[in-house]
Amino acid sequence: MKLLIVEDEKELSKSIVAYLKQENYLCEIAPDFKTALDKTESFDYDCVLLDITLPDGNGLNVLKGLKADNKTDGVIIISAKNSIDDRIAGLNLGADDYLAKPFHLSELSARIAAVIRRRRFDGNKVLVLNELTIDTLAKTVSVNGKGVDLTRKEYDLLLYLVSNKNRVVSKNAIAEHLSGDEADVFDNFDFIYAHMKNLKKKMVQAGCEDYIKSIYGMGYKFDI
Amino acid sequence: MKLLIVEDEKELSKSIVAYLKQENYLCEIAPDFKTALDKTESFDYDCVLLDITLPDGNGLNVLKGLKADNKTDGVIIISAKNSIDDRIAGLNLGADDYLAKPFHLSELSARIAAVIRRRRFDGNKVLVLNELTIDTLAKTVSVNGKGVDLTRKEYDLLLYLVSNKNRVVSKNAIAEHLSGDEADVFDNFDFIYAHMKNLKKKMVQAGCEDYIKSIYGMGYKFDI
DNA sequence: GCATTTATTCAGAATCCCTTCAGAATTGTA
DNA sequence: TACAATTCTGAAGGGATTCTGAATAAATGC
Repeated sequence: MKLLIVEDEKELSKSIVAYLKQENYLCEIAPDFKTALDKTESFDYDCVLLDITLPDGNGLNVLKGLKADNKTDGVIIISAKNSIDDRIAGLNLGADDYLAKPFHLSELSARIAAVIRRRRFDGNKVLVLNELTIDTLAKTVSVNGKGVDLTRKEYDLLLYLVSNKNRVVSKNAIAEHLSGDEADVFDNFDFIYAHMKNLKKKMVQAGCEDYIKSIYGMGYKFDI
Repeated sequence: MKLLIVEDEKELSKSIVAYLKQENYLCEIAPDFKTALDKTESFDYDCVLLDITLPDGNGLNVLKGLKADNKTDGVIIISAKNSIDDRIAGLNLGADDYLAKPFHLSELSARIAAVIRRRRFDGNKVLVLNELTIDTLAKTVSVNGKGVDLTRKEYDLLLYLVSNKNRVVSKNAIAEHLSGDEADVFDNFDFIYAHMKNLKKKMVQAGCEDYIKSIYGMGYKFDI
C-alpha cells in the first residue's frame, strides 16, 4: 500500500513515515501542494494524507482538484483547526476522513486502514474468495482454513491483485505499488517475476486454485 | 489498553484521564457524541466511557449505534441520573456497566478492568491455552500447572499477544502498549527484542510450546 | 538509603528475504 | 519452422531485520 503525505513540517512528516513504514506502508512525502498535485497526477496512491494548511495555497482547492480528477485515492485531511465548519467543508468536498492535530499515530494508522478498506474492499476486513481467505486485520492468509505463510511483498502483491480482481493489472502498476522508491522501476520487472513465482507456488502448495493468470504482454489478472 | 472517554465536562474528563493513565491505560477524549462516533468508527477501543447526558443528542441513541455496528468495544455508561429506569434502558441497549455520578475513580477503574476482562476473554478470568494458563486476576502464568515467574513487562507482553492471538501485531502496537505514552518509540525496538527474547526463553524453559512467532518485517503473532 | 530486581541500550552475530542475474521455457510473429 | 520478445525458474549476493549476551540505567523492595 502506497501513501502520499502532504505536510510541510519536516519533523511531523518524518515521524509519520517512520511509524507507517513499520506498518508496512510505502510512503512518499510532498512538502507543498505543487509537489502533491504533481505526484498524484502520475500515480494513484492508496491514500493521501493532506494537511490543508500549507503556505502555498488553499488545501481545500487541492482536495477539490484531486477529487475532480476522479482519482481513486482516498484522502484523509489533517488540520490544526478542529472547527466543525472546516470538518464539514472537507468531508463535503469528498475527503474520506478528517483528523485534527495533534493526533496519535496509532489513530492515524487505524484510520488509514479504514479508508483503504472502504475504498478497496467495500469496508470488509476479511476477504473470502472461495477457498482463499485474507484477513486484512490479522494480516493472515489461509486456504481452506489452513494458514499460509507469506512474506510482506508476497502479501502486498496478493492483496493488490485481489483488490483488482478480474481486471488485468500491468507490471508497471504492480511495480509502483510494490517498490518504495519512485521510478527506476521500468525496464526491470525481474523482481515481479520472482515474487509472482514464489507467491503462486505457495498458494498452489497450500491447495489453492491458481487464480493468478499471466496475460502475455499485458500483465496479470486475479481471475475468480 | 485504549479507552475513549465521552464527556463534556473538561475538569472531570481531565481527572479521569490523569487517573487512568496511572493505571497504564491510553486515553482519548471525545467532548461530544459526534466526535465519539467518528472515533469509534475508525478504531476499536477496549472500552468506551459514555456520558449519556451531553448537549448534542441522546446518549442512548449513540450507544445503540455503537452496538449496532457490532463493535467489539465495551461500554460503561456514566450518568448523573441514577434512576433504575435509565440503568435498565442502558443495559438493555447493550451497555456493559452503569456508573452513577459522582463516583470514585478507583471504582471506575475496577469496572473498566472487569468489562475489559469480560469482553476480551468471554468473561473468563483465567485463560487456558493448551498447556498454558493465565490468571488475569492474580496476574500469574503457569505451564502444565507449574508457575512461571514473569516480570511485569513480560506479563503485559504475553497478555497482549494472547489477546490478539492468531493476529500479527506490529512492533509499533507492541511498543505503544508496553510503554504507555506514545513517545518517540519508533526507530528503536531494541527493548521489544529484549523482552521478547526473555519471555520466549522463560516459556520454553517452563515446557511451553513456542507459540510466539516472529513475522519478518511485520511483527509478532501468537499462533495457536 | 542500599541491595536487588527489572528495564533498556548497545554492538556484534545470525537470519531472512528482496532483488538481481543467467539461462530455460513459453508465447507471438513472420 | 525459425526467430524475437516475453516470462519463468533457480540460485546467489547483499542489505535489512531480528536475535543474542552483556553492559548500563532505572525501578523496586527492604
